[in-house]
Amino acid sequence: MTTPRFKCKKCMDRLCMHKVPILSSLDIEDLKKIMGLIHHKEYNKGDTLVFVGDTMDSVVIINEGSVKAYKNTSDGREQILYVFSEGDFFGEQNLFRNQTATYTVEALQAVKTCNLSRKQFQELLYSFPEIAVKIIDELGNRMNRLENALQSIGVRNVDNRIGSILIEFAEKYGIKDEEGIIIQLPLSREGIANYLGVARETVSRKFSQMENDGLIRSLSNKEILIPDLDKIEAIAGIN
Amino acid sequence: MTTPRFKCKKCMDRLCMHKVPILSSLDIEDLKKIMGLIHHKEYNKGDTLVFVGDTMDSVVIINEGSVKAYKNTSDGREQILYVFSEGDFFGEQNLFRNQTATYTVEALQAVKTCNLSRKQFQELLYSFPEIAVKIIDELGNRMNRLENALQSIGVRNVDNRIGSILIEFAEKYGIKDEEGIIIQLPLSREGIANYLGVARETVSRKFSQMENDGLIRSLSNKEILIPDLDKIEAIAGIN
DNA sequence: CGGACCATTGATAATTGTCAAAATTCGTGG
DNA sequence: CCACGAATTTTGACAATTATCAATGGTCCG
Repeated sequence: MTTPRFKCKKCMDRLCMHKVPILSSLDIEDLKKIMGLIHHKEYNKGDTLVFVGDTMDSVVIINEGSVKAYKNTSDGREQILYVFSEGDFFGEQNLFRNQTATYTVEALQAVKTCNLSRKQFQELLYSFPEIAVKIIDELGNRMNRLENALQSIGVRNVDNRIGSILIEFAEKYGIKDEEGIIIQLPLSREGIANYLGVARETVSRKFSQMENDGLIRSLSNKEILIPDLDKIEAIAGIN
Repeated sequence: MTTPRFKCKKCMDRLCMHKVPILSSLDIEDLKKIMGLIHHKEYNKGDTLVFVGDTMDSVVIINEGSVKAYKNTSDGREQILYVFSEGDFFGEQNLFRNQTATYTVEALQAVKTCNLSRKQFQELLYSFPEIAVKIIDELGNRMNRLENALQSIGVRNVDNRIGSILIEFAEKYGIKDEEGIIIQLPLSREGIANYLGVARETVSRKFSQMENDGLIRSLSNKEILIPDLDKIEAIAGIN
């Protein structure tokens, strides 16, 4: 709960909304109207935002931090389906359709969210139809990613998959540097393993091997440097 | 090309539309209006309806037969993403969003389709907003299935997955019989393998083993009998 | 600095993939 | 309706990859 006291409530709201792609088509006036509707929440690393089976009555937009959305098997194995970060949203399925949460959502870091209740969300869609278009587009992206992930886990070898996840993270979290691209990994080794459908130790081994080959450089547990993304793309397989 | 000559064109259209869940909320009068818009096509087993990367300008609804939607890796491995059959549709992504086909679609049997052009589809959505709701619902189902499939391939063992696909097919294609449930498999062994992300031979071995254990009975290559679905569910894992 | 947590490495086992051959099934045409 | 050839499936033997178990090493944070 480290709310930065020096930021006024209004600034936070503005900030929040500007980060959200689905609201990005609206102008300042429209944003002001929505401002009041948004309800903020904060979570600590490890907190669970939503449990599988929960009845959800709001759409959650990530304002700060990132979360993992996953399913567990009865014997405790975890499959991560999505990593949501700033600007991403979830819970819309439970408003459009009459179903409870199909995955658990857990904070990977300190997280701040913007929440819109079912009613508010519906009013928003009604007032600003262009938002619906953005949502459909984002759901399409998500479906494409799931389809690619399914192919990845289904028929591609572990090296391919590791390469793919590095590219995915480089695009989403990478910062260009004179030495290459620095990635702040949102997931631990175990998290990466659970995202790729392999064992923790396998990820360690592959990373070690890639470091030996000069493909990556481990700066810390949660930070790696990619000197040459082309080489990673070669490993991922053009597809 | 075995069009049943004894059925008039009108009957075929009616038949088509009645099979399509997304149109099922419309009454006869409304259906009649749509009738004229639909364009029919026929394909033989093995024909490709859509290639990855194709520009699609219509939504395709399966009227008869079934198809597989899949992605290929550069080394020729195939991952089946969906099996679409009577009443299912595809291609909507390419109308809602500006993208080309993300998967190849191939006929598993003789197939008849009902096609709606982009413009016709948009008019339909405009005239009958309840169709949009059905589509959103179906896309939600599809997303749920993809999420489950990802979990399946990611963390569940092959026996679990075989069990799951048998249940899936039993629900979709199963016919109750005094001896149990008879399933007309839409996919060959190789198809099942490419759906589950395992090798052809592995599917054969697991089926043989299950037959030895009395869990299934192979009636022919494309037809199996499940005497007791509960036992299959036990293998699939309750989840 | 200490302790908890996370990551790495090694040794081994288990599962599944691969290759090859045999058996079965299917569809076609006689 | 049967027979033939093609296609598919099954089975076996073996190899490869990855999971598992166990121990060590490293990192982060109060």
